[in-house]
Amino acid sequence: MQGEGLLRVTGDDGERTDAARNRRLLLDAAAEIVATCGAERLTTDAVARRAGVGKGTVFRRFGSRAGLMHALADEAGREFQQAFMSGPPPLGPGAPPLERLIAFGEASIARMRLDGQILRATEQQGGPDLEHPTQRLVRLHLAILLRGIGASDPEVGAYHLAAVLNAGLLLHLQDDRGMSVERLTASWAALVSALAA
Amino acid sequence: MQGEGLLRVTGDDGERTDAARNRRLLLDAAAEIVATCGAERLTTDAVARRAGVGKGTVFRRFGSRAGLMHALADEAGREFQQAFMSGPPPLGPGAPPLERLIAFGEASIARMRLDGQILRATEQQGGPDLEHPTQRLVRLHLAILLRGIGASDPEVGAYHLAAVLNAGLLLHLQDDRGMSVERLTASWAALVSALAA
DNA sequence: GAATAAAACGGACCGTGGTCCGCTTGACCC
DNA sequence: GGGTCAAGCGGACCACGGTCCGTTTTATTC
Repeated sequence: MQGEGLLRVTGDDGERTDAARNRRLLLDAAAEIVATCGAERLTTDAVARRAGVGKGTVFRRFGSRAGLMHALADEAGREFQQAFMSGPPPLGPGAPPLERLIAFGEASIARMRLDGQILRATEQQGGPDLEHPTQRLVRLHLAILLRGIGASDPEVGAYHLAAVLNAGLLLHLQDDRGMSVERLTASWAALVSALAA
Repeated sequence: MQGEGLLRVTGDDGERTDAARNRRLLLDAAAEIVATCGAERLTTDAVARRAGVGKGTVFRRFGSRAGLMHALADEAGREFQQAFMSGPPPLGPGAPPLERLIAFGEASIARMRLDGQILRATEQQGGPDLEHPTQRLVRLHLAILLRGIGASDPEVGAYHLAAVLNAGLLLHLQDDRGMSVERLTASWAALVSALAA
């Protein structure tokens, strides 16, 4: 078909076509199950069955249940990611760092209503994978903004802020403790404003 | 022995003597296994076997593996709890709130070397139980100190600070990212100092 | 098209957390 | 002591995440 010669690589990302097809199948199946039964009730067997593939394939593609959840979360969060990386201010570039920080927290909190369930599922079981590419990207972003407001040690500060915005906490405060979005965003704003010395 | 009459309660906490004995047996067995193989490798079967009781008893007493870990962590942390509740300043009462906050973070970070493993184990699997009595006590303490330094919304602030001090994060930063205790305590101090407007 | 080897597949299998239920034990009353 | 009954016990059992390995598919070369 395309004759490369040395590498046995073929798909777009070096993924065989059947592999790519199954990945989509699995992702779609997983999304449906989450939509139907909730992220908690998603089992790897069910995903495999629904996608019409073997269970081994789930783990070959995603490594673990958490990996599958991560992939799902990344798909859901791509829009958000683009918004804070290159969208319009104040979330995207153009606004002063403190405003962007505040907007980032607001957006994160607002996002929970939509895909908080999936996000929380990625955090559970073995603790959040703090070095997952998406997490790193978020922290890099936060670190840059922290540096922009003159915070000391932006790297550790980014870990702190990311911890404050984790889905498990945010959902708990909203759903179990009945705290309003306004209150949470206000607290976030107070926090980051204080950091801008 | 003591003839009560109506209630069938007997032990100190309304626990039958065999139940109390088995709880100790299980706690000791668990502590030994953690010391030997690490908290990650602790299985409920192994604890039951080592304690010489049935597996069902583990779950009757502690509800879940996480519950057992919590009980273990609470035993290990009793000293720390007394230290910040009624020990000498600056950790205990007597010092100004900001200093107590800083000391609390320092002590929490230092504590990781000793029982971080157990603490992390309590956080994993199903996410940390934010409403566990111990967690609530910590947050209550933090909230009081936050109020003392004039922070806005001490209640939410306490959740924030507790999230920053969670064992999974602290151990990750120290062990996987090679950050020094000094750096982490400095970041913590910077954070709470900023909050004291 | 035939040959080939790497990649992917699938589902039996395993370990572990958690449940269930018939049996035992301990506390209390007489 | 003997009777009672709730509390406790134990281990077979189940569900689910994750592994393993023999089989199938895919891409590529000739």
